[in-house]
Amino acid sequence: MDYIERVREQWAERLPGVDTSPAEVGARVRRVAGLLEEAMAEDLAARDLSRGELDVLTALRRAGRPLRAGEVTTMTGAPGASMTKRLARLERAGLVERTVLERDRRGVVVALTARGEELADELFPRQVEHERAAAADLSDGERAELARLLAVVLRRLDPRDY
Amino acid sequence: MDYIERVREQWAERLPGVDTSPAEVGARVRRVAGLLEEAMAEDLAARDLSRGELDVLTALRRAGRPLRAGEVTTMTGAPGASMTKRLARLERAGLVERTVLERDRRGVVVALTARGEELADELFPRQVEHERAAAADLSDGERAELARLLAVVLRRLDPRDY
DNA sequence: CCACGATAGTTCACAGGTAAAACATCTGGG
DNA sequence: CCCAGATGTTTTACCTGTGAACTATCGTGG
Repeated sequence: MDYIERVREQWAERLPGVDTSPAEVGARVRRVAGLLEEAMAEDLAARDLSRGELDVLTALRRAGRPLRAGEVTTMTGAPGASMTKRLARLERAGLVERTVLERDRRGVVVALTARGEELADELFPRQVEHERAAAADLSDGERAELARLLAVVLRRLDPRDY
Repeated sequence: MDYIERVREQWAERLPGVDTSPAEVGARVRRVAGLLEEAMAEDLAARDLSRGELDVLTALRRAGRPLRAGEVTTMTGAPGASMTKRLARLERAGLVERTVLERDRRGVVVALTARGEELADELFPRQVEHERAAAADLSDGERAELARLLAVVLRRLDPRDY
């Protein structure tokens, strides 16, 4: 009897006509994600980084080359206005560098500094470790099945795949 | 080949030493939750409500009685400062009423207004519907298995159950 | 009966996110 | 060659969320 089941019981009393069974999956997914993000963010706080900022560093790191600002925006899915703020902060922190393109001076190229790359390489594995720990009580087969089922749900929610 | 697999491939090139398989579950859970929350929030925006504010309304609704401000804070898990803001906004919108307790004038009782209750009864089923739609491509058995596996992960992340 | 610690909520000051407008620069058709 | 529309990023203005400090009130041991 966990939190979600208790909430469902309360609803059953108040609105018996509503089938709340979808929450068994939906509410749990949201809660698991929330706790995971919280743990990951706490870890980053020690390095004075937010999740959004790490997303920028890791996008650059796994691309393996400097990216146009717009490419980073696309890869992270964040709105452009957010990107400007994150890049400004990361630049101040000495983790990325922004250079205006010569051939098209609207364009901005974002590159990791040596410190930025180091930090990404240090923090990314720690983030994965949080995800590993979360699934620690599952067998290998269960983990694979969970991943498969989530992929089905994901495809439904975001048909363009992405 | 979905988004998560593509990201894992990129990492395999850059940091071959890191086992990114935990992301098959971790990153998908976070992405599914993000898309779900987004869809739910979009729905609420039409009624000029945020998810946090609906959390307050639904907590009151399923309790079935007025609650102390602190009880709402506990039930929703939000920090106290957030609660004050949400209650202030909901009060302005005529959806809840705050009354100072007579016997302990530090205390505040929060009650749904008629409009607040109506709105909760209208919006909560719509929120569940989003969760139902997300799992629409799963068989009943798969849904149950997904719920079970998530419950295991949840217990690991939040041993106090909550 | 009254300080003093505990408790309930609110206020403050500031982070981070975002839509929309603004700005700067480019490009292609006339 | 020039300018109207397209493009890439930043600025603006605002909103929500939050830790920490603060305020008001209560309860209790001396």
